[in-house]
Amino acid sequence: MSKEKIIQAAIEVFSENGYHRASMDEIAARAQVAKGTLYYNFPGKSQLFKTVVKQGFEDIMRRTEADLNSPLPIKEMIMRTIRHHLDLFLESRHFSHIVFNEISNGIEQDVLEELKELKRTHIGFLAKIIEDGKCEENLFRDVDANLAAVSMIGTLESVCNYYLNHQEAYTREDLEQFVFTVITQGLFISVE
Amino acid sequence: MSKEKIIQAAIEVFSENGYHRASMDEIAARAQVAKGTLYYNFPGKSQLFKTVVKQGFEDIMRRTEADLNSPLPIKEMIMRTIRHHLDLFLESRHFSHIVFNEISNGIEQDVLEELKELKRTHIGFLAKIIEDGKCEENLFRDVDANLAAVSMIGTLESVCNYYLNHQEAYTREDLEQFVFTVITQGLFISVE
DNA sequence: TTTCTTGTTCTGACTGGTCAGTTCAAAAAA
DNA sequence: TTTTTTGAACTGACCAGTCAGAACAAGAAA
Repeated sequence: MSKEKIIQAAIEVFSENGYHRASMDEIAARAQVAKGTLYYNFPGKSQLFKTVVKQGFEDIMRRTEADLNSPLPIKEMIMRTIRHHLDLFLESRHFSHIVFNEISNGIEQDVLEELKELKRTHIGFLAKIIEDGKCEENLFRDVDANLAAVSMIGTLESVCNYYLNHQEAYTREDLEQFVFTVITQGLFISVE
Repeated sequence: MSKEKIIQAAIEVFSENGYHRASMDEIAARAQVAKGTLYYNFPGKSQLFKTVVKQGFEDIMRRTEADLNSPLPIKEMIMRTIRHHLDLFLESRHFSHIVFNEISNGIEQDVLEELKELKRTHIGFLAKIIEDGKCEENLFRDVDANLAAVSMIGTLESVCNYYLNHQEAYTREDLEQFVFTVITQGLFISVE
């Protein structure tokens, strides 16, 4: 079966080029498969893209969830969530950029809708972690959990991207610590 | 002179389609100008794109700077900076997405380098505001100012994007307040 | 065993279309 | 006169998607 080979190649090619610049010819070549096989296995480019993005979201959620099973203090849960997302972002910067940001333009309307749904699911996944923290330990500020989740993703994405262009200036541990601090405590030492 | 008309049209078309899907024919049509005129005024697509992005960065920095001239408490400076960036992001979501995110793939190497330089300048601009706050009022946590600037941009971008898909759920004031809180104080009420 | 049949998977040349960039003669400012 | 603009035609590259048929495995028939 070539399906798996195609998906792996598609991950590579979409990651390197983004959706529009990725060509089906290149994906076929990379998968060592004829172009027709792509269309035998997937209805078209946008469907293939959807499959790839879906796997990305599922992967990050599965990884994170597996590590939060046992009951943990909320601080530790947040730290682990950050760590898993950093892993994904640093492992495959381009891929995660695709997964988290290229869900916008020029993709068929129906596939676009499914992609947005996947994104909402992931935001909900993070929001739930935050929400649980709020209830169980009363440690969190009473902010909107969805917005909090979204700002967390934004921070992670943005900081990782910067880090990958300035690796000489920081260590991975610096990064982890910074993100944790800025997400949980913010910039100010005190505000009153 | 058609240059200004072309740039305005290019902003529109790039914003609506992203770099790759934007066509020079469409930009010419939108600017009510012959295609030849595009190539008379700009060497090519990527140079035109660079001009557009450059204006975007300059615009947001000029606007923000103009409003921070008088000496202000750092809280107020941060709030105003957030407000100006929200303005830009909400006014023209797609344009700012282009400016802040589409600086990655498939653009000629030399132009890409200039674009990255513009991005660094903008990060430096924000980092300086944060750095000043740290020195003058000793109110800020001692985090890396560049990373802090980057995480601020990430949060803003990500939150704005979410807001634009869920406008019914929040007001503009909610948003402003949320971003300010999460950037300055983080999620936790206390961490010791 | 050997030959025929069937369904699945795969192939790659081909089609129709898009687009950046070029060219140029002629017209319109300046 | 010089500079700028026009507009249309053209080139060459690229690309999504198609399709007639190849390849092959496995079962049925001879």
